[in-house]
Amino acid sequence: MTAADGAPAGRGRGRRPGGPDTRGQILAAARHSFAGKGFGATTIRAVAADAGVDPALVHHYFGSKDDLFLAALEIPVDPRRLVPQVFEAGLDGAGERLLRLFLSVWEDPHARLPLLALVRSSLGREGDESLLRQGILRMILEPIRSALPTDEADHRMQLVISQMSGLVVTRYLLVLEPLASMPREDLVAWVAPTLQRYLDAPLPRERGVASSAGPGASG
Amino acid sequence: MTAADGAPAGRGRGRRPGGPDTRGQILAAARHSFAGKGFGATTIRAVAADAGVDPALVHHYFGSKDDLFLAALEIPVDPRRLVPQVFEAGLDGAGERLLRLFLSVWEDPHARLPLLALVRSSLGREGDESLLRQGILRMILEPIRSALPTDEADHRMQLVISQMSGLVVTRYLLVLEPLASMPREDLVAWVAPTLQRYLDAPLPRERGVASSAGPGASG
DNA sequence: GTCTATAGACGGATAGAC
DNA sequence: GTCTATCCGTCTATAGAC
Repeated sequence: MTAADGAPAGRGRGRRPGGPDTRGQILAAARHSFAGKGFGATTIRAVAADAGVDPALVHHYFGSKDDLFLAALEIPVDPRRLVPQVFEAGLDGAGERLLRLFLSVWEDPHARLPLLALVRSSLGREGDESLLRQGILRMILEPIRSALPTDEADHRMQLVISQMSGLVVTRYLLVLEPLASMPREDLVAWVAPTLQRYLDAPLPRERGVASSAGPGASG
Repeated sequence: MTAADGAPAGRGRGRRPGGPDTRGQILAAARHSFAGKGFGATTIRAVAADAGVDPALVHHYFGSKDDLFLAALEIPVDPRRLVPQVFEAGLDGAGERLLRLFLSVWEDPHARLPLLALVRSSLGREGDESLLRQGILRMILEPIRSALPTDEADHRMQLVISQMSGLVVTRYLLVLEPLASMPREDLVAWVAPTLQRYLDAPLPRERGVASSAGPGASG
């Protein structure tokens, strides 16, 4: 939203005589570093070097390192608007629609870098100050939960999140092959049923009373 | 297995007199910090303060910060021995057995802290130097893969990993409630069928050729 | 607008006294 | 074996020259 693009992508080498999109260059470099190394391991100096400018310029444009981080987090999608649409048509097929939304967002480079920056940085630290907790997670969790009918909404929602966050880790963060390169349709075919089951499958058993395995698991 | 155990667990113990378990104190504090804050955010000084000793002592016992980290990673289980056992009895019910093994390891405090340290620190950095990649992941991935019959072993294995790593993130790293407190049996009832499906369900479709959704997903 | 110079803080690591 | 004192490096951030 700020100045994510407008620059011809990539990091142009050489010196820009007048005053081109220096701010955009810095922001792009910052996103790249935050996404790849997290907040702590990212240095203003490295960002500046990567953008081909002086470290002081970074402060000049963005203020503190925290401000730069926040600027780099501008995400071009709003989960609070998109997620409810998934459930508008009912619970039937919602697993697949949710997964498709999830994939379309993460496959978009403009969205992936800020998201990676957020995830990578948040996973590095513990506790309640986590941005991931208060930010995106709430923006995604709440819409899903409010769309679920049963009193088991919390469990179902978080099971869905567990599978999706697992995809984030393996496919986008660790880039495990061949899963990272698996075509979208294949992934949908494999994983959508899982999400759908978490969303609307009957409870395996009254929770808290079973002392042996639930019936859902064979053997 | 340097000196991971031998000490009577908890960090409150130890004789004070001549040569108490100072080394153990330091190691426990280090594990705690690495598990909670990752490698970068952990400082020798903080570890020393937490253990109630001088920073120089840390270096005296463990050398560099890297050495301390490696010492803190001693994990009291060996996946290369345990995972194959899961598949010895055949693929039937392997999903549940694998999940139970996974849970029993992560619910053990002696194992959870080093594992968290490893995961948290590895997720903070990108690229091939990741310890998670070369270490535990390989130790777990390989045994699973070698136990699978089909030529789709890679995909199946990584889908399994995606769900399990999602549990790591939501249950043990972010500690999302109520999932983090969900009884083990409930979790097995919910998630084991997912793993089992990834392990032995027929292929949703020949991969790479489908241009619309696979049959596994409704809608 | 862009860069030089530097202040100020923090953390890893070492030498050596007790 | 344990602690004091200190060196050295890196980083954020600012002030000010061109």
